[in-house]
Amino acid sequence: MATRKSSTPTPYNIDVHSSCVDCSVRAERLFCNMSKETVAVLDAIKFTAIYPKGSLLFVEGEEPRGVFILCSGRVKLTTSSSEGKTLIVKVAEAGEVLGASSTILGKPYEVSAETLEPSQANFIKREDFVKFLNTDVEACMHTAQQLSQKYQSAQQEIRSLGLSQTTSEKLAKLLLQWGTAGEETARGTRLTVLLTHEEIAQMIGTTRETVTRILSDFKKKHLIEVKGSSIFLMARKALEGMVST
Amino acid sequence: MATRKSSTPTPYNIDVHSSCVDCSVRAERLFCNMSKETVAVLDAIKFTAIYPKGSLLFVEGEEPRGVFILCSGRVKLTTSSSEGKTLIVKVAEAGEVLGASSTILGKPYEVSAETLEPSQANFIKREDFVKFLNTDVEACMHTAQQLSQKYQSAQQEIRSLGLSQTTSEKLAKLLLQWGTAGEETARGTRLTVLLTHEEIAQMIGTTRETVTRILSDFKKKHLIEVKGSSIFLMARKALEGMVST
DNA sequence: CGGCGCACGTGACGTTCATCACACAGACGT
DNA sequence: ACGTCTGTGTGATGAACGTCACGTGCGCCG
Repeated sequence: MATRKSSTPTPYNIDVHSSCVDCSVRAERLFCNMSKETVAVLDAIKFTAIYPKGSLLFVEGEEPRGVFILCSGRVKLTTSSSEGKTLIVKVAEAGEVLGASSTILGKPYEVSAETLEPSQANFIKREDFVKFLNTDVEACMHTAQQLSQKYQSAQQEIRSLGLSQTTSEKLAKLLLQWGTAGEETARGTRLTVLLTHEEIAQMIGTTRETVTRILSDFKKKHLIEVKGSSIFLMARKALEGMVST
Repeated sequence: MATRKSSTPTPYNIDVHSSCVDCSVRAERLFCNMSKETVAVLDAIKFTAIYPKGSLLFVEGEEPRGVFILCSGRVKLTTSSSEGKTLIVKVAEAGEVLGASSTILGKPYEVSAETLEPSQANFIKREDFVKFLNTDVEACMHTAQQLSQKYQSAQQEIRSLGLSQTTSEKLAKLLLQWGTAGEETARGTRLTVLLTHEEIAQMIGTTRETVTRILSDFKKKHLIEVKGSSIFLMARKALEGMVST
């Protein structure tokens, strides 16, 4: 997935960036794209680590230990009810900072973070992070930008959950959202889904069965086609017609 | 409501703070509670104004003009679907900064902001605000805190919308939430509701009729009692039992 | 005072989904 | 080859809730 050619082979076959200053993808990353001096400070206080799939970076309700800067891989952010129902709030991509709001406010993590694939992340202790922000405007500004993005995507999620009429609509919306990152082919936009129906259900607040049924329905209507773990969006227009906005 | 004794009477009968440095409630406000020097800069770039009830500070989709610091009053933040369905995302209280995420990112406002009562707000132009943050760590840090709070409350909203099983549960949750700000009386916690059933429905993503019905149901079960625009929570325990967490 | 507008109350009806139950397919280890 | 586990497909059933329809009380204003 997000794997790159690596000069230092690892158990998980992903490229390890041990130094932030020398990081080859730093410029592409909204948060990490800072001046050399600032990044050097970051380098000094961070602890880098590789996590296998299924690792829990932090858990909802836990006192904030610090932030994680996701270097590579993908992490799902979830929240659960006491009845055991789980909602996937967001899937974080490389470059995002996780746990910042809790760390800044000193309040418990409000979501759990679990790696969906082998991932590298830089951990910064709460104390160090707060000090870092307080002494470096650039870092603080970039954090504010990160938080703004997180807030906006949360807002999106609220819209989706609160304003959608039907479950089909939410699913269509999700497929289209994924579609923006997919590749175009002759039979339509192709996207690789590495989530189970169960997890998709948790993303749109419904049940596994309903997801299966709606996907079957979409197939029947020739809106999509499923080949293994790939989904082809064959009639993007029709799908777009299902979503209110 | 949030009215105070005023030395300078205004059309809306609220206390006007024209200077931030001399503001009597500054220390209570998370954002405004900054050093005198920083606040002085703020004073220099802000435009203060009083808005009557129903004023639109900004509208969803609009290019970000800047931020509003709410000095007094309450503002509802809403988002709407193209079908005209509206969702009240949050009711902002005095002290909150509105429109910060959009202003920082330069992306359109993602919600609309409308005053629920006569309110005072300080407006800061985008350009000035961004420059302010970039030159003053303290301001930047306080903004990061504001954003963190906004993010956490958005997260709460997501939980409520996505994990609640029934509509009764959401309504009970809302009442309890309001209850924390209500006053204790012999017949239970009293809270004054200035929202219509329609607006309550928009807060929990349901219809006006359903809100009416559920409230009737609660009354029938002696969980609450309604007197004019006051609601008494008579059986808080029972209500708490309805919410999953 | 009478009419209008707005918020609230309530009944009937149909759709959508969650729930339960079970069947089937592929992956994987022994 | 066999059991086991996890993911997927599908049917039956009922409860919750949106929708439509209409009625009632109350404040406001000509």
